[in-house]
Amino acid sequence: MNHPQAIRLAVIDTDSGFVTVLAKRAEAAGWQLRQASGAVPPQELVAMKLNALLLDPALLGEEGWSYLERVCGMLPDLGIIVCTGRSTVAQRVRGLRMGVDDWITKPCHPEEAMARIEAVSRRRRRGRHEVEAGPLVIADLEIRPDQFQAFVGGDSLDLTRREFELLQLLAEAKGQVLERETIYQRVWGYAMAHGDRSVDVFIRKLRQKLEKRSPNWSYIHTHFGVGYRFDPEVAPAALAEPIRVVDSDPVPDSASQVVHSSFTLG
Amino acid sequence: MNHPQAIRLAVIDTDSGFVTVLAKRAEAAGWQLRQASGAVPPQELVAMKLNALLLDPALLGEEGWSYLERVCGMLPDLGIIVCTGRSTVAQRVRGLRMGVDDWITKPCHPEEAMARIEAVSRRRRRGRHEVEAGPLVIADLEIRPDQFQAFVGGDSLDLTRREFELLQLLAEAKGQVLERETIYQRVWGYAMAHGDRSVDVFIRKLRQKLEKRSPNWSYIHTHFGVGYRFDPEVAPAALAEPIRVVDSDPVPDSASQVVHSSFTLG
DNA sequence: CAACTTGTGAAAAACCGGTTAACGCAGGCA
DNA sequence: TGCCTGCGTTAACCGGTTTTTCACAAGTTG
Repeated sequence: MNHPQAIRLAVIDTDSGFVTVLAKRAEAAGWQLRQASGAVPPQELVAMKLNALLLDPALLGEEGWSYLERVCGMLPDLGIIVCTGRSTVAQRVRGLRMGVDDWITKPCHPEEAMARIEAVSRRRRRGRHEVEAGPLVIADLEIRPDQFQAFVGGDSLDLTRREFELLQLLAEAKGQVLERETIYQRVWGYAMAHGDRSVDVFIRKLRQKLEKRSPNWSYIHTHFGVGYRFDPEVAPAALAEPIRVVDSDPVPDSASQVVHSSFTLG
Repeated sequence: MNHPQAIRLAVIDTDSGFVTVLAKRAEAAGWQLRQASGAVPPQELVAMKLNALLLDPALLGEEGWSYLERVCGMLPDLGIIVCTGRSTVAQRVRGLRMGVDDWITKPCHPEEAMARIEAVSRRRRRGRHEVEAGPLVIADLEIRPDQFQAFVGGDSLDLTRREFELLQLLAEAKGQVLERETIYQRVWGYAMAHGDRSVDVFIRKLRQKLEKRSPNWSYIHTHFGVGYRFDPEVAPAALAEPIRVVDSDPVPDSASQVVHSSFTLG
């Protein structure tokens, strides 16, 4: 699927050839399409929750201009594209000034019509709230892009911006090993200079803050000579106790096994 | 002045005849016009605070497409109109999909070019606060879009237009951290130039006026390296009293501790 | 074991935000 | 017309935070 987002489009036209071809392409692109062959009351257009309206005012005769005016006035947020036959500059200017977003002349290539409808819809969407990705929850961790912050059980990790972006990048590529160059490129935005250790330093800071709020989990793994991989795993703890255990119970192998599982439980 | 609103337009073209005529009409309409005859770095375009850009990529040769791509990417909120000679459907579709808002073929009537530039700019403006919702009441604060003003207990905060729009934007995104760039883009309407501190200055003015009418509440929170978040919280006050507390209890260390916790509680 | 990688801690440099003040531009008023 | 005022922009400074850099320790590979 290569359509960025589905568009809800209404077409008011009686040129069946053009409409049929357009409908086919629109369907292929995953758009929602409504068709009509005469003036649709603005109220109904509102109810359709459209992104864009393509119409040929010619088929409305005298009513054409007044209908356009009404629609433009009542749906200031709807993308309106006029697609009609021969027209004068004055007519086009009048329409565009009135609120029409684009004016295409027939015959026109359906692909261009599609592209123009897209352009109008895109422009209309702008300035509206960007659809920030929703929170990402993995293991104990909650990554919230809307807060530029990560939490464990409601407690903030107090990540700086870079730390957050690094964590987000790693988490989104969960399970995948990312090379330093790639990481640097994506987080810092430009190529990494040879010998730069910034990534390493930030990984360390991240590990520190993750460990502080969420022991019992090991999130970031090092791949020697390559880079890092994000993949939450349990039982990072342990490792500090073996000494005591070995002290009291000299049996090396089985002992460490037992210790390991007991840690996992406690 | 009888034009709905002045448009800040840049024209990149070497067709002196066309440009001259357009310039004349633009001036008559009260538009701000900048001209160039070659690729202008996107950074400079940002600094121009444009509403729309009209250009003929033909004069950039091979660079044309990559330049268009760069501009579209860096100034997603700028209206971009391509005005060039013969072109194929494929080229137009490519341009429109890339982010161009309208594609006009030369020769074209300057009046139509004007109308299309207007249409694109208008569309850009739209979608911003379209849903002029009713009054918004949060904590002590009442934000009234119909008055372009905010009140606390009936008293006006005496906000200027920009201050009001900034406050409204923040309040509507309550709880969410907004980046400076986003804020600037939505309130000012164009891309923020690197190093611009306007947002900070206005945040300060807002805080001042909010504090004046509504102490005991802290509304705007700073997120270092990111931006600001609107989220009314109690207990910002205090800070004026320590003297009294110290007066009655000379013990420095413990006293400050007590004071601190009492502040925290409100 | 030698060469190279990565972890670590701390100092230096760069960056950021709060704050203030000056500037320029417009509209209002005399 | 010319002054005055309010508003938005820009620059500068300062204290604080973050990021980068560096040197060395620790770990890994062949």
